[in-house]
Parts: sequence; structure tokens; C-alpha cells
Amino acid sequence: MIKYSSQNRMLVAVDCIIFGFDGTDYKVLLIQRGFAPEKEKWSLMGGFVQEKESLEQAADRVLKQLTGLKNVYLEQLQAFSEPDRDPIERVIAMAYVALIDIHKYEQQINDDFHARWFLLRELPKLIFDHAQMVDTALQRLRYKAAFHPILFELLPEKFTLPQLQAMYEGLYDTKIDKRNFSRKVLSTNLLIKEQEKDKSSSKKGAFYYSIDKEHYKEKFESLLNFVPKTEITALNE
Amino acid sequence: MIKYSSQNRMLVAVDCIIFGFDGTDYKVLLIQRGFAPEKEKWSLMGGFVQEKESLEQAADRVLKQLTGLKNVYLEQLQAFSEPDRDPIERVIAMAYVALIDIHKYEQQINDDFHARWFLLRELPKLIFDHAQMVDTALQRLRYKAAFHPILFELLPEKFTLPQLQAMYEGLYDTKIDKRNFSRKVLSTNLLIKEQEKDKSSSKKGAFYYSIDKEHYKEKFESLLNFVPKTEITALNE
DNA sequence: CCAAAAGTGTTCATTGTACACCCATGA
DNA sequence: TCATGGGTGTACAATGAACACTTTTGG
Repeated sequence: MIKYSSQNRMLVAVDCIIFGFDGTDYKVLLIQRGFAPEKEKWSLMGGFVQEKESLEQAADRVLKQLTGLKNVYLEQLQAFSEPDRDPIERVIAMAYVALIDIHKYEQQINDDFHARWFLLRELPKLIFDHAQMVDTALQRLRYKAAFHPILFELLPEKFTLPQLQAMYEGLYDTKIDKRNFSRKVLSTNLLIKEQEKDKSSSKKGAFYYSIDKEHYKEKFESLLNFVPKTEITALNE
Repeated sequence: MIKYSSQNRMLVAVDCIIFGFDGTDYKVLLIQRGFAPEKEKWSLMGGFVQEKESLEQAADRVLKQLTGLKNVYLEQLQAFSEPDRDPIERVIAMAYVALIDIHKYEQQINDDFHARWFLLRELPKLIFDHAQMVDTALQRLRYKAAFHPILFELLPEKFTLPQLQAMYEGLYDTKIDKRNFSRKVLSTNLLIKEQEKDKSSSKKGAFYYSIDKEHYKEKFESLLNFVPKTEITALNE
């Protein structure tokens, strides 16, 4: 078989930055690396790209291995390619960002990997350039969530407006006026009000909402504006 | 030397989508591929990533080889990784978008590569998945230019407001009111009015403007709004 | 009955859009 | 002098932001 001769072949890996939200805080799912180098150090979930799979397939596979979840929100972030980022051998890493419902995951935890959720604000030291990957992923999440309804991916099927608001407030580390917030969110027609209330966090209870999947697909590409302008003046990218 | 054993190594390439604007139309710089397969077919400028260089360095190198230009606007687009996208052998491609001043380039054309500018609307058939790369690059450019002043990278040092407006109109295939446009653009304080006029396209002449580099860096990350809202409701990503 | 969180409306400020006329000049 | 493209200002509409009180109910 013909090949491109005298060219340099290298390992390609995918690394997943897996975000979750527990109602109060953002979390990142990390594993204790099972092989050298940096064995037992905390790391993003990753793996080498196999011969017959695309990067997306590799990321899906890695994510499934760790969480048992399929059809998860997964987006290519960017490549990390410094020649010596891995001391053993050159590895080009494609970082992927995943957003998952932390509760859905809890039931299917895969103990093979010694996985653990860490508070985003209290991450341990990570191997290689993984801290930088998390950092870049967070910036991207802030940027994208300001315009597109991706944060819904972090919530269960049914959620309340106060929960939703807390999620936005957490991401931008700010307080949002709840009157303005609910008006904006509801005006998109993205949400369907349910009958039941969630009484877990107040006596009065807060109505559950769910996503209108039709509108969600349509509106995904359009530009939303849940976050006050004053909070998004310094977004990069 | 230790290596990750029994893993599959593969070729990694960078491909550059090089956009230019000639005052009226958007163009893409293509080359006639000099080696098999698909020899003499039109292709994006690309090259294999070498052992000691990052992807960014590889993209810089490739761009310099073709255009002679350094310090060009260059941004990682995304990976294209279908296992059989190249029939010879598996190659993971990282696409990069470059924006260059078409006139600055003209003087330094490198004939080794049989490069030619093509109208964006009249591209020839491209090899492999390069047409898809151009497509994705264009979408990204439309998205990003709606919020960030990147299109200035396509213009020479001095340019006129009508030129600038034509560039935006071309990208979104729309007409913009010149009164509103100039008010918006000038309100950013990104532009410095020069003394001279460009008389090449009218008798009265249009004043030249240049970029205020200080403000440019600051404002780059902030969100602009040169394009009417009605035109940017269907942007993806 | 009261503490705690949920829900809701109005006013004002800012921003965006539509729109039409005069200006300068080379031919 | 006139045809061509450049430059400018105003009025209205839409959007966003600030702000406070009432409702519900478990304890």
C-alpha cells in the first residue's frame, strides 16, 4: 500500500473536560490516571485515537467508558500540540468539552477509573497541560453560554427557574435580577411549564419547567441574551 | 526511550483556509497540489506537522511558504478526522483560518506553488474534504466577525468607510444603511481619521481611516455590533 | 404567624433602525 | 453642469435595566 513516505507519524489523543452542575457549584469530573507517567495523579479522561475512528468517535468512546453515558453534549474545543507536552512521547491532544447532568451520571459511576467530581474552584494539580485545558474550556463555556442555550445540558429533564438562574449566576460569578431573568428566559418559548413544583428548596415551591425540544433545536443557533450585558463585556474568543 | 507501546501513530497535517477581500469580493487562495494523490488538483495550502513544531508553528510555516507573509491573522478552526478522508493513508487535519490583506500578498507571490485567488463564490472542485473546510471556515468567519473586529485584517493599513462597509455587506450578503453603519463603527473609537482621501472610486473622494492599535487590542475581546441584528439571527456555533 | 423563597409589572435609559438631503468634484 | 458616490442628523421603536411588593406554606 502506498503511504506518504518520510513523514513523521505521531500519537493523537482526545481529552474530555466534563462539566457538571450540582445546583450550587460547577464541577469537573477527573480520574486518577492508571498508567505511567504520572500514575495516580489526577487527570482529565482521555485516550488515544484508534485507527478506524474519528476524533468525535474517540471522544464519545472515552466518555462512554468513564460515565456510561451516550448522546451527551460534546464539542470540540481545540488542539493542544506543544511538542513536549507529554514527556514520554509526542502526543497531539484534541480537547473536547462535555456537559452532563451530574445526577444522571451518579448512578452509572464507573469505578474502574477512580473518577471523582471536583469543585471547579478547587481542582487538584493536574497532569501535563490539563489545567490549561480546563481553563480554556471554561472560557469557551462562558462565551458560548452567553449566546446559546447550552447550559440546559447540565440540568435534569425538569428544573426550576431559580435553579436555572443559579447556574447562570455561578458561571459568570454575578447576581442577576430574577424578574428580568425570568422574563428573558420565558420570552424565548424554550421552556414548558409543568404542573408540579419542586418543594425541596422552599416552602412555597417552585414550578418545574422542561425544554421544548422543537424550539430548542431551532433556537440553538440563534442568539440569546440571558446574561446582562455588563457581565459579558470581557469575553474572549 | 520509553514510548506508549502498541498505540497507533498517524500523520497530522495543517490546512489553511486563506481569505482575502479585493474591495468587492471575498477570495480564497488555493494551490495546485504538487504531489500524488490528486496531483494538480486545486487544494488548500497545507503540510504535515513536523516532529518539533506545534500545530500553530506548522500553520505559520505553511502560510509563510506560500505567501511570504509572517504575523498574519491565523486561528485554529477545527480538526477534520474522518479515517478515510485521505485515500492514501490516515491523516488528521487541523484546519486554520487566515485573513490577509490581498494587496500585501500580491507583491510576494510564490510561484513554486501555482497559487491563485479564487472568488469564494466560484471555487473549483477541491480535493478531499477541503470544500467542507472552506465552508466551515466561512461560517466561523461570519459568526466571529459579527462580534469582533477581525475583518480589519483583510484591509490595508488605510481604508475608507465605504470599503469597510462593502466588506461587511459582502460577508453577510446584505445591504447596510451607511448612516447607521458609520455611526456604529466610529462610536467604537477603533478608527482614526486620516487627512487624505481615496479618490479611486469617486470624484468627491472618501477619507482614509486607520486602526487605533491600542483600542483594537482592548476592544478585540469585547462585543461589537456592526451587523444589523436582523442579519445575524441565524448564525451557528 | 412568621420566615423564606417564589413570583410578578412598571418606569426609564439605552440602543437600534428607518429614512432623505446636501456636498464635492471630475468629466 | 451634472452625474456619481460621500457624508451627515433626527425621530421612533425595541430592548434592557433598575427596582419592591405580594404570595405561599412548612414549621
